[in-house]
Amino acid sequence: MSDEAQRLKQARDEFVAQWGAMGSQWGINRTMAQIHALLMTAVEPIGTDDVMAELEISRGNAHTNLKELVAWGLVRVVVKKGERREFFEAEKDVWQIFTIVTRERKKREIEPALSVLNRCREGTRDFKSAEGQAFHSQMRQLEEFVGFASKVADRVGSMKHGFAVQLAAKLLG
Amino acid sequence: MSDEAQRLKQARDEFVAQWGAMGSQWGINRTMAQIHALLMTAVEPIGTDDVMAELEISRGNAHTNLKELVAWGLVRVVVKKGERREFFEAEKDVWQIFTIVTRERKKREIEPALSVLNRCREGTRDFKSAEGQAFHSQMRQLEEFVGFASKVADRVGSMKHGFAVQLAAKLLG
DNA sequence: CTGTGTTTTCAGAAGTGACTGAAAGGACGA
DNA sequence: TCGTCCTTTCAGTCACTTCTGAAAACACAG
Repeated sequence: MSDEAQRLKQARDEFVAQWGAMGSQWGINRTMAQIHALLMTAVEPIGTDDVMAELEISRGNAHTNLKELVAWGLVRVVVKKGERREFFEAEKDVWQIFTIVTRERKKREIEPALSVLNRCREGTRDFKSAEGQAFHSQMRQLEEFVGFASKVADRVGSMKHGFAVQLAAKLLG
Repeated sequence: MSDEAQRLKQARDEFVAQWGAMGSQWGINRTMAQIHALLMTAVEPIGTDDVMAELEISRGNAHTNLKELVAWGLVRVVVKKGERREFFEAEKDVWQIFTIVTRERKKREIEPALSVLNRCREGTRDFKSAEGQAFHSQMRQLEEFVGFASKVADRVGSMKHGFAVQLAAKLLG
């Protein structure tokens, strides 16, 4: 193996390892993040056994996390002609990845928060005591803000890449 | 205790419990989120023992998480005249909370990612093979994007509330 | 229908991070 | 100085999540 190929393997391994570590710091399963890193830097679709070998994990684990990535929409199943088994391929476009992650995080983080806040606000709507009103007001403010964040996430997540860049330029200019 | 006071306690308990659950879904320690919820809905500063009693947790646990909240900047230590022990008070302004959380999450999520990507990109800069160049290019794209996110976080986090609202109106309008 | 290659499931094992309880440390008044 | 009150630390325990390995289910060719 050439020197460059070795160094590439090394760099890729580091990326996979570090991206995995990062994943845990976000709320994401470490193995899932590693598989994602592996697929993002793969030139062509790879199979379950390759993932198992590369990361030294069990079949069950590889399977579960590959399917989870597919559920997120970050990875596609690819079937090859004349092959019985499934291959997997990651979305590589960074803006696409971002919109997918935004959508998923909104679903997992923002929406549950909103519903909690809404319930707490509604349940204290008619309170008369100073404490009760303070609580109600705090819930209202939080709900307004989170609702606003939700709208922003929708809007940004459905932008075309080009438009987002334009907007960003204005924001940062 | 009046009916309203009971219902307020109930609503508050629900908020604390649910906000805690939410916290875990974000990368945040559940207890820390619960304490934060408790303090956000407190009318006046409260002490370690109140937190322990309210959440039924140990002194050590209460202590650690209160200090962590102080380290984040979400909670302030308050000393009362003639009192030996410390009391705690949460920042209640929603925009302030948002900018603090943005800053912390940037530090914990975005910056480490940037440094990994930077290292992986630099290490493969001069690669000649198609695979090597593809890897390098993928790292470059990821790094550009994450770097961009970092700048946006800075910019938004340092905006005054009023300005942010204006910008948002434009974005959502 | 049977044999072979592949995916899916899941009970128990392993690993991780959070929590407790107790002891040590520090500050202050007497 | 001592006693009291409160804070801080940390080793060990506990709860939860993830992972493994093996079995079951499935799909298809012959």
